[in-house]
Amino acid sequence: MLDVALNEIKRGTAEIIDEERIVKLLKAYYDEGKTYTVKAGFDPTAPDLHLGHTVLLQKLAIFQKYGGRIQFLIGNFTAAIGDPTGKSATRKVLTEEDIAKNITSYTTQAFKILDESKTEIVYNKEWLEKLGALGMLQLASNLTVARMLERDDFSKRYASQTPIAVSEFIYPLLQGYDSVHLQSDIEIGGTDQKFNLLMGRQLQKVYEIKKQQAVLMMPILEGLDGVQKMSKSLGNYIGVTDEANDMFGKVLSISDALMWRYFELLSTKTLEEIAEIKSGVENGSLHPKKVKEDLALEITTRFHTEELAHEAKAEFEKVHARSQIPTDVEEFSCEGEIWIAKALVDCKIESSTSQARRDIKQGAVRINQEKISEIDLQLSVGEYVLQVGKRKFAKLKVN
RNA sequence: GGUGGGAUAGUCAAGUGGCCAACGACGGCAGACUGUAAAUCUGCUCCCUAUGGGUUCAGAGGUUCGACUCCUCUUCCCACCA
Repeated sequence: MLDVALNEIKRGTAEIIDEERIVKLLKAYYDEGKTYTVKAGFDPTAPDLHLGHTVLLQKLAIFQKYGGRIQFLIGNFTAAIGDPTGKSATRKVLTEEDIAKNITSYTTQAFKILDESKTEIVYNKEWLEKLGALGMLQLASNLTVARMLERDDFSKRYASQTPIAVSEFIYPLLQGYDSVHLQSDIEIGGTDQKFNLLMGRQLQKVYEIKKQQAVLMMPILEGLDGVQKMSKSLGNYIGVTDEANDMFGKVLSISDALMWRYFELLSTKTLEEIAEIKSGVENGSLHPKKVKEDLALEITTRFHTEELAHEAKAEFEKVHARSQIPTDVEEFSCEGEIWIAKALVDCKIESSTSQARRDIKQGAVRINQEKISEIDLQLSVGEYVLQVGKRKFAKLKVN
């Protein structure tokens, strides 16, 4: 029983520090029914969760199955500083209002995956604000600048002459202090958080709370491009709140290599099942596209319904395999004859008339499925389906 | 506080008086090929009903027929010294 739990917990992890501690905690749970706390921090800087976040959330959900109580930490204090992780520039500071709004949408999305009854939402502002200047200084004395600069992103930025704000140095300390205050047993985060996660361990020792958190790191999920990490600002993400059609389409657009990553980190299939599928693809008995469709179905179903997922699949085939016009196309209307380039901009499928001209020249623009090449074309009264490239559609009614 | 270096399109990065809407790379978009995969090849990549016009090279002034390029001030960054 314990092995099953441990295996499930370890699945897909990048690194675990102090695995023994996790084993002990699990044992205490099975033998004495004792629960333990698992901390995970979330920055309320982006209001929408994407699949990258759900990698962590899914792992937390697994802990909930095996006696873990989740400390869902909202970094509403630290958001005012901005975590330097993975950023090449100092982050913008958010207003109170933004943060409050983000938190609400954040948690409702998170509870699509987490068991609310086993989750405690905590805000680090509560205790960090009370820390005071003295407390802050004491905290800061635990760390040397040299040690700080060991951090990969700091040293990179330093080397490339990118500014580093002193406040950014404080960030890992505060995150570590959160673990002291919460007396967390385990903290989980992405591999890019390693420094901060370890800081929690170190500070727990310094502040003598008689335990040091185990650390479990999940790999960073790559975005749709397969190279950079999934993030909203890079625009390579699949959002939890994406429409079923979009979600399905986005999953299907990832590369084959990336698909296996997604299987490992996002699918609920067992590793054995995945290995089987993989060898099936390798020996040619399974078509990779079919496999990817199944993955897309699974993921879409998780955030919508099975029915919607299948509809998305049908829609996808309709549009792409048979190049028909999608069912739901945004509709626009205008008064009087209109120039095609202007029409495309008005329908929001082109960013400027210059861009529209270029695309027309390149044969990327279609009207009612017919490719057009005439830049000066005027649309007279009637209804048209405008299309740019393979995926941008709009209906226009000229009155 | 002192000295020196720097700021160029989404990013990196050329350009040091006219040939600059600005080389190149990456990214992005589109076309061909496909499985809306990858790889590859090709074109495009500031705006404007356009063989032309407009606005750009941190910001504000100035020199000049002409400035991204020279001068002055301002803002921000970096390095060294204190």
